[in-house]
Amino acid sequence: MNIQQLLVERFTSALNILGFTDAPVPVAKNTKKGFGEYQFNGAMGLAKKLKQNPRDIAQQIIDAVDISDMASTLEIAGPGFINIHINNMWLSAQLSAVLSDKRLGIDIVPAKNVVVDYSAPNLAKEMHVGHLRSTIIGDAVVRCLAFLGHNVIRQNHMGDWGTQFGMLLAHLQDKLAQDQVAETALSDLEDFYREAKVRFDNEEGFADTARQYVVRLQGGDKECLALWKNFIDVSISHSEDIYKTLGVSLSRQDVMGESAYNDDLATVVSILKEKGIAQEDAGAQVVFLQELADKNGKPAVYIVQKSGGGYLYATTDLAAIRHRSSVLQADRTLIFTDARQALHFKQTEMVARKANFMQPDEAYQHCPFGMMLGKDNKPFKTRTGGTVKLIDLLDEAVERAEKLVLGRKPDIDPQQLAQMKSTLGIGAVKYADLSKNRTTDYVFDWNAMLSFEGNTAPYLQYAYTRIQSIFEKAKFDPAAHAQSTIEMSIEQDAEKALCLHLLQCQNALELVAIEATPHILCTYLYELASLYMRFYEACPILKDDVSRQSKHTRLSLCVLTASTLKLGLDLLGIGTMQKM
RNA sequence: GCGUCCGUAGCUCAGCUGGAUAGAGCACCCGCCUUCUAAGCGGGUGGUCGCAGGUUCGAAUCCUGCCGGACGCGCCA
Repeated sequence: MNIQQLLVERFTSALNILGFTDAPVPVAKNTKKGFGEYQFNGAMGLAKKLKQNPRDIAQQIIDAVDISDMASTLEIAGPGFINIHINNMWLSAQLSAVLSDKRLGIDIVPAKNVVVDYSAPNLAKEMHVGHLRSTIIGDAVVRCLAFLGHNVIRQNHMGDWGTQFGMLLAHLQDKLAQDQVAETALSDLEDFYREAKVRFDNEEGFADTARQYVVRLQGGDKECLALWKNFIDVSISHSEDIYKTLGVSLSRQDVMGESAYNDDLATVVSILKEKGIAQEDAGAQVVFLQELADKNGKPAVYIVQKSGGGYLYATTDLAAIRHRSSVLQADRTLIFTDARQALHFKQTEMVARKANFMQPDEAYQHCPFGMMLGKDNKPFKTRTGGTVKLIDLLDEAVERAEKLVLGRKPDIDPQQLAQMKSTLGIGAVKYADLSKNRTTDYVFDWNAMLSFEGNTAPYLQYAYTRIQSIFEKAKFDPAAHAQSTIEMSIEQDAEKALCLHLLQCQNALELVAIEATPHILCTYLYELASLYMRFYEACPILKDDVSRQSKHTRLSLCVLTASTLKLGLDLLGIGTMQKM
């Protein structure tokens, strides 16, 4: 159910009747009060082309369009805008139809295989704030795509391979030799990494041992692989704890780390050489990209194999493309990494297409995001300038939420508090991030996200609980309500605005799916909650003097608002509660 | 030097395929709780959309050039 799409169809037919077959059909939401809910803006362009009066053209279109069921009035305004006033009866009918639909009137789209590469922590270390955006933005997009009916394949491209593991394995081996259990030794990965690094830099002979481990690991030495597996398992568990706290849908079966592509790297390079795409330069295997040449014609350089024979992330990403295209049958791949890697992915796609590593019509979409900044507009760090561990950030969010709740409700039931503080705290952190356009850097501000005012998770959660409270007071049964034969009747402005917005959810979700931008869903939900608050103030529901029909309509609006808020927050990976 | 992204109210941000008088929130000022949760609602103050050109009926949006910022650019990911 996409109102805008319906209007486009109606106006397309009208234009066809008039013989304007190739004309664009610009239908837009109206922003100005009094001009109706939508507008058709195609008359001016047509008039220009045909050298006629735009208002005359607009009148012809109005005469031709078959829209009397949807629109109560069409009017020409200004230079030739056609303002569309949506019919209250039509809205009432749509509300009835959607009320009993589990999908809230949101259609399933033709399914595609969409590979989504997100989160991708480095397993040598603990997850830090730099992983937050990729993890939650990717997860929100994944959920939206899946809800729309796509076959989503999550791929957690974890950093589980590389020279640093030599050092870590050598250190782990020593710890195990001292009778330590891996889980204990690795309980704080950050400390473990630091210890290993200190030994690597200072301890006689340790660096050599570390290098031997790298060679053994890459050579497939069984003992060494077992040790590596041990390390990886523990580290993945750390990530899983974070995912659980964050409410992120990634699981172990989505892990497809860099190591998984190890066996294909040599093949990738040899194919590139065979096809004449890669060549040797200064001992390394490189691809010269003339398309990205500078002014002097000097091509961009893309290295696929180091002069020492080692492989790089470029090689791994190419192998990943091969796997996703052939094994996973991807129609589309989305990759969520920070914006600094934009050039890398642009080049990777170019090389992959030259080598036919993916189907020509396969989409490869790097979805970049900006950095998290502190209130001082500098990269978000601890007071001492260190990297902020993600777990510490989340713990702080929950603590701050707890303080806020206790400040307002000192006598709250402990069990309710336990649930509320994490739903509020984690929700606030996630929403603050998701609600901003992902492409730019954003300022992380505890007070803004937890202020419970404005475009924040708590505001949406509060709107939801307000509705629940009405249901509780009315001893409301949604199933019985959906069966009711009472006619729906949208009358008040606040009812109309809310109803219309409720029917625009699909539109928002489709945009999120195309652009991979969850902030569009956030904006939609914030406006929904706002419209509900206004409706709530203007339209009493359970009061004595409310007519049967009005009460029924308003309760229906409450039901659909609650379901839509719940659905939207679910898709963002944010929880709701019955009371707050 | 070249490239990518960005520049909208004091602050944080929206603004979709070009459309009417550029929108929210915070902050500040003024109202609204005997009535469904005031964690709310209404109203007000506040903008040469970085600057200058161009495209056209019409530009925050598209093009070009400057200015300012962030980030990239051959063996890290």
